[in-house]
Amino acid sequence: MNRKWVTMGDVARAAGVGKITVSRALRTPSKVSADTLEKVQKAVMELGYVRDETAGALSSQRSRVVGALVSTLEQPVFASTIRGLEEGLSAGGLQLLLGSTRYQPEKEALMVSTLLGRRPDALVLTSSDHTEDTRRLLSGAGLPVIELWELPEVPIHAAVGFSNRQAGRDMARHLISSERRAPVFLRTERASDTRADMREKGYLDALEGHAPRIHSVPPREDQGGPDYGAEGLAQVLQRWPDTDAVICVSDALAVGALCEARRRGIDVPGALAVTGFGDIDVAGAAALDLTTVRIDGAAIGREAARLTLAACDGEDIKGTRIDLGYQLIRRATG
Amino acid sequence: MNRKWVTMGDVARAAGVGKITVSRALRTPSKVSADTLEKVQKAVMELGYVRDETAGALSSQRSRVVGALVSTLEQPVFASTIRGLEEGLSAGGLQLLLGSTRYQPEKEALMVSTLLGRRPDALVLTSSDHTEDTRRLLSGAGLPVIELWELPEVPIHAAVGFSNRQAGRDMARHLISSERRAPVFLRTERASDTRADMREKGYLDALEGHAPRIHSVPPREDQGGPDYGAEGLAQVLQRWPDTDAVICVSDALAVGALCEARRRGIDVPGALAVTGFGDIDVAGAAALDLTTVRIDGAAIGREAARLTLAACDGEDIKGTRIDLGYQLIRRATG
DNA sequence: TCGACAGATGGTATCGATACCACGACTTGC
DNA sequence: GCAAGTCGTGGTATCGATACCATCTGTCGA
Repeated sequence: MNRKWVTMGDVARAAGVGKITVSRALRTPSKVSADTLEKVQKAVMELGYVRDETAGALSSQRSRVVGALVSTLEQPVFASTIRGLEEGLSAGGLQLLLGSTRYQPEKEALMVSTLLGRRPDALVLTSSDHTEDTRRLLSGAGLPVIELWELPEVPIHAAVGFSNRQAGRDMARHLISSERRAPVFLRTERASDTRADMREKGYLDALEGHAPRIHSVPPREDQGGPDYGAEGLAQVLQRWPDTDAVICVSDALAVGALCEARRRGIDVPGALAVTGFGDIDVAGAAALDLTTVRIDGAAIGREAARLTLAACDGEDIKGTRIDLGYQLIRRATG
Repeated sequence: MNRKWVTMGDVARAAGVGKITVSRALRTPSKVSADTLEKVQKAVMELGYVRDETAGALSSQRSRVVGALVSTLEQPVFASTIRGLEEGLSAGGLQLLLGSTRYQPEKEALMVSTLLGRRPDALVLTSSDHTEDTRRLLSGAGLPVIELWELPEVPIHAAVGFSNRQAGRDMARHLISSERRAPVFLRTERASDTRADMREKGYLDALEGHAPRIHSVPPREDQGGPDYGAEGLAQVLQRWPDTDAVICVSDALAVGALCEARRRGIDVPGALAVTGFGDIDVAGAAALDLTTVRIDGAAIGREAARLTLAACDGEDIKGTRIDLGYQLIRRATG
């Protein structure tokens, strides 16, 4: 196996110029005469040369890489955010280094340190419950950190998201104002899902005299798929048989709960309302037609990319908090 | 903003040893005395040092990075594959650099070249319709390339997957043998989705006298979500009103088609069978209960990781083809 | 005619880690 | 008591690109 890479020196020799000229021809073509540019491009094509970005990163002290950590890649919640982010970054010449923390703070700490090893120009996180280690690493590294999908009071650096608490409150209020008397908040049990915590708080805010009913499904592996929703609904109905509304912390859970309700022949929304969170693509599908909170994930990603590029251009983004809001989508299930 | 990274030299000074000793302490602790090791670890902790992997990659000519390109991150098809891959690789000390090609060969060519710029130790691809440029780049780079989710006759290097054609044939046969007389193959129209092409071929193989009915939904952006399934079913029923089975090329499509069928009050599976492909998590949910082909994505990812690690250890994996099979899951929709 | 200046190009040091070789302090065996 | 070997450690060159400064050519105005 040919494990030798073509280097810039090889290209320079083939084109009959100095390597620095090759570097310029590739990175800032305007600073090179049309004649040389052509020679270099020809040599690059012939040799199949691909610039070694790691070497470039070392000497320029700019890696042109942005590290991104999402809480989950299994569930499609963040799919559109990643897409928006990736599009925005690559338009600005930055590359995305993606990782998943699976809602585990220890895994986050590990991944942050792994990412920092690649000396990224910035970091984007959708996980916000950081361990002490993580915080120390992040502040020590002194690079822009952008938190997504929430708006902490005091972001590490900058944040792009919306108020999970308000969204949770709005959803609960909506159900209560449509005469639901015993709404339950259904979530998976995760120590460090701060978004779920905030939505739960919002639910509590809205209760006004109704009894708080919160049920957590213990996750088996660390997923959060529809299976848990089905299981969760079963447990909820056993615990509180008079439940007439289930506010699920995510669409995935809601899909599962909805399916389970139908399987049991429960009239949705007549006897039971089911709502989700996120508006993932299956949520709107006709057989489900789920009432949910829509989050414009792609917009969050795009905004994050914009901020990142600004920060890489030297702009100070410390303290920026961008609220992109949410939208309650009322469909057939409540 | 503090943009200065702590270097190995700083750690060495703090610990009162040479930098090379620090390098050894971190990478091969067994070659360092317990005493020095402790001093180094203390210094590392105090300074919050994170080794610069890019510099290490440059000097050791091994980046410990594996590039992975999947056809889509929007749809959860490859979610479990990525998880399996990531787990296997990180256990072996390798890091995953992830990208999405969105089923576009030109985008693949671009991403391959971007990835190669990071000098990965290997490449993993779920996209198999490569442009001439891509092939040249790949063979020129001379690194292990592993193709997933299919088994080309002649893989570039190695492949881990199953026979899409056989799976398509099995599904069509299953429907035909349960008295379906007019099965339609429903897919999205993409120039370069070779897996869909193979499943379609399998469908054709199975027909035996039945008229071939293949319908492609033109994608609007480049997604492949349930919306297309709903739209597709509507088009199919208009084109061939006597359709009694729809074999969808993916679960996402099938979910959409199924929902649309129910919305129209069509009896599933009585009047119309609907089947999917992949067995994503929502497929099994009770309200859907989709008949589909189960692919063990996580196993594919794990196998790929194993092969990658072997290749990085110098083993020759050229020509390896690992068939992990599939499983027809008969549920309520056909 | 000459100096000033802009544009194009090259030389050399440098980024941070590792490979390779060399060295000193021990232990071991005869 | 000494040669041979092992262990831990450090010095120096190196990986491939870029930053910085120097150089060289040619044009223009005085």
